[in-house]
Order: sequence, then C-alpha cells, then structure tokens
Amino acid sequence: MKKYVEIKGYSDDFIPQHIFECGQCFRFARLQDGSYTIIAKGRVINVSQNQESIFLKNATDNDVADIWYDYFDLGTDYSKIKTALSVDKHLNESVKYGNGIRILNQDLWECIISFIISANNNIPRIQGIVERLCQTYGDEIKAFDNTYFSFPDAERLANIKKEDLSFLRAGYRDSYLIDAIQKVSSGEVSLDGIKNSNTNEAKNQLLKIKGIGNKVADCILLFGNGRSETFPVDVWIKRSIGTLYSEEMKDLSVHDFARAKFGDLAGYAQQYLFYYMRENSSGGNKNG
DNA sequence: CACCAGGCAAGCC
DNA sequence: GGCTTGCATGGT
Repeated sequence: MKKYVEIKGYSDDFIPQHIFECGQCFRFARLQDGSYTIIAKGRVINVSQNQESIFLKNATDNDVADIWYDYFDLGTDYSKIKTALSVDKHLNESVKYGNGIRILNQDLWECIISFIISANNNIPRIQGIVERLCQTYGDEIKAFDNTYFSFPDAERLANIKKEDLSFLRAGYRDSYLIDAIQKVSSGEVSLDGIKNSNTNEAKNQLLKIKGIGNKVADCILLFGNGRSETFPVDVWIKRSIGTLYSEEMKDLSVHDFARAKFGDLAGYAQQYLFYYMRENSSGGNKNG
C-alpha cells in the first residue's frame, strides 16, 4: 500500500498553515518541517504542500476519494471566491493574508462538542480539553510511530455523568456537554435531521442544546455542516466589522450587515477576516 | 491583584 | 425583543 497521496492543481489555494491556524479546527499539530498532522474522521494524516502539490501521508487514493476530497473542500474553487470577495477593500487585505484558507468539512458531532467548549475560552485550552476527552473515550489510532485517539461519538459518551467530566477541566461547560450528549444520543436532536434540514431549521435544532447560542450554532453549521452562508459573530469579528465598516453598516447588526454584504460567501469572508484580525492584532497576543 | 479567552443562560425590564 | 451579570479554568 502506498504511504502517501500527491494532489496537484491547488497552488496557493491550499496552505496547511492557513487552513489549520485559522481557528476552525482544534485537533492538529504543526511539525518542525511546517507540515501538519491532523486527527479527523477516525484517521491520522500528515499534510504538507509546495508550489505544485499537496501531500497527504498515511492516506490512500481511496481515502482521498472517500474522505479527504470532501474534508478539504477540494471541489470548491477558492480562487473564484477570493476574487469575488476582494472587490471589497478590507476583504482584499484579509484574503491576501490568508490566501491558503479553505473551510474544512468537519464531523458535525465533533464540531458540536468542540464549539460548546470554545465559548468564553481560548484556543490552546480548547485543544487541551478536546484532547483529554478523546484520550479517555476515543479509539486508539496507530500512526507515524505514535498513538492517537479518535473523537468519541455520542453513543460512546451516552452513559457518562457530569461528575465523570471533571478530568476535562472544562469548568461550567460540563453540564452543557452532558446536555448535548443526552439530546443527541437519545435522538432528541438528530444529526441526520440537522444535515437534511434547511439552514434555519438546522440552527433551531442546534439551539435546543444548552451551551449552544447564536455564535456557537453558526460555527457548527459553517465548519461541521457545510453551511457556507453562515456568519459566526464573535468578539474579534464584532470588533473588526464595527471599525472597518462603521459608516457602511448603518443601524444593522454585525450579523445582518455581513449576510447582506457577502451573501452566500459570508462564511468564507468571516474566516479570512477572523484569521487576519487575530494574527495582526496589536501586541500579537493569541494566547498561544 | 486584575483582566481576558472564537459566549451562554438566567434573570431582569 | 434587548441588556446585565455570573460563570470554571488557566494564562498573562
């Protein structure tokens, strides 16, 4: 079996650093050579890239067809999206900076749990909590002479109690996690139902879970359910939109303004903006 | 010591 | 509907 797959044709529309450091994903590690080892879809792969090609180590052609083509959103033309967004002066700056960003199609359940944890939290600590959850309840995955752990599904977690989660050190989010596990494992909130609903209905289903509000629901829909028209508004986006477009947005909310301005490309616009603002904030503090 | 972190729920009005 | 407050934990 071949140990890696080479994919040509994406040029600078695919830069692992931009894809994984832009805040959409929590289970990755940057290696010294600049490549990224990631855990997703029950697999572990290493992702690198040069001018001509993307390299996926520990993946086969079949894996690419079945999993990674969709995961990395390889069917979407990001050059086209970037050209369209760059008409706007501020987006032009952000797109130039994060030109290798792609919005991943991650696992819906993993996004539900991860973004519940993300609320009022910082990215390094979110990553630590997610890893502890996986190490305790996930399946072992052997790869690259190491042991990794898959993200446990809702059924696997169905019988745990709030007291069992203290090792996560997730604080008050424990009860939110329990509510998500209970509602999804019981079918009260159906993952397939969310996937098969329109965006409004999908969001209403997510909002039934404690710990999921507007912003977390939008992140889940964007990163775990392919709803690229959603525009999650967090503190960074609120700040940046508020200053960059202060006159233009008039009396609209940040969310409504962005949805009107960027239309079906709102989710992409959000990621380019978020990455640019975070990486270029004064003091350069990113808690990591 | 204070303040912050990809917000949210609950309690007000 | 909108606005305020408390919130576990860990870092600076």
